[in-house]
Amino acid sequence: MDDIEFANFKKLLKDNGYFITKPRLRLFALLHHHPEISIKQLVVLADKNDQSTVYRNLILFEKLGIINRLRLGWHSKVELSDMFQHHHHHFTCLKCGNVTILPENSLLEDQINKLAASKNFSQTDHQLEIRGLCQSCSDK
Amino acid sequence: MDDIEFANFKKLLKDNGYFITKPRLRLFALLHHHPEISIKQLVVLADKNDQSTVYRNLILFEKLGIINRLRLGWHSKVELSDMFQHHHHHFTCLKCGNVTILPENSLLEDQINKLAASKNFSQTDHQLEIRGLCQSCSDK
DNA sequence: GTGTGTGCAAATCTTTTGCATTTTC
DNA sequence: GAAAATGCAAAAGATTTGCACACAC
Repeated sequence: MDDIEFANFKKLLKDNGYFITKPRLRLFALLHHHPEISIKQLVVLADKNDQSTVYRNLILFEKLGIINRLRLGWHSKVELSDMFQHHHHHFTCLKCGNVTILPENSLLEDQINKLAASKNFSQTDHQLEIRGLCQSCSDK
Repeated sequence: MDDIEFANFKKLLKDNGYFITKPRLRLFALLHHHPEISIKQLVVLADKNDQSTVYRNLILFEKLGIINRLRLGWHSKVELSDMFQHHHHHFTCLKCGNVTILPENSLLEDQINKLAASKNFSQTDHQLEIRGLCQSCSDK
């Protein structure tokens, strides 16, 4: 486990006046181990956490900018935000359901920024999902 | 109401062996009138349609490529697909909650296509949501 | 010690399913 | 007339809430 990120996480809670608790640490650890994960899976895996605690802390984490909620394929998922991992986008294969993290592309980011700026929107974040068939599924 | 689109819609159902029914026409009309709409709202507005009929037809419409499911802000929504409106992306204001349709940007589309191609993915569609503050909310 | 956070149980909200009846072709 | 679609009611799943107790500060 990455100690620096853990320290950042704890600091973030503390600085905002929230307690550092076991359920919060467990939840963060799960998010850290899974590039993207459904809430259901989080509830199952965090079986020492009550489900309402999971939900309440996901709301808190989102408010603090620790996580993003995503809609990938059919279901919604969560992942750690850019604060804790490199900014990236996702590709979802409609056949096998696998989610792939796409390489960074600064030209793409530039265009997204321009698009927001052209309407005088101040952007806080964005999400892109590309869907289709992955190479091995389209070969079949 | 746009008769050509209605005709296309009917043809699509017919060509795929599905019946043209009142609930399906009502649902399509609602989608046509609302640029993006939540399922809950669809259920409320289509009050002559049973909710299970709404859900079943949304599944069908998605299968036929008539609609896309989106995640905008907090809740998931649906909108007519590119088959029935210009391809576009969305901006969600985190303060007032308004969703704005962004102008088309071919350089952006090019980069998205390149990104998918670079991993040998065959793309069927993509969704981009930019979030932040709209002009009037950030002026306050 | 104080106030926040958790766990539990129950309530609520959303989505899905089974089946008899109606509608479309 | 046959097959598909609908409406209803009930089931299943997901999320939220209230409250007493436990834990972090």
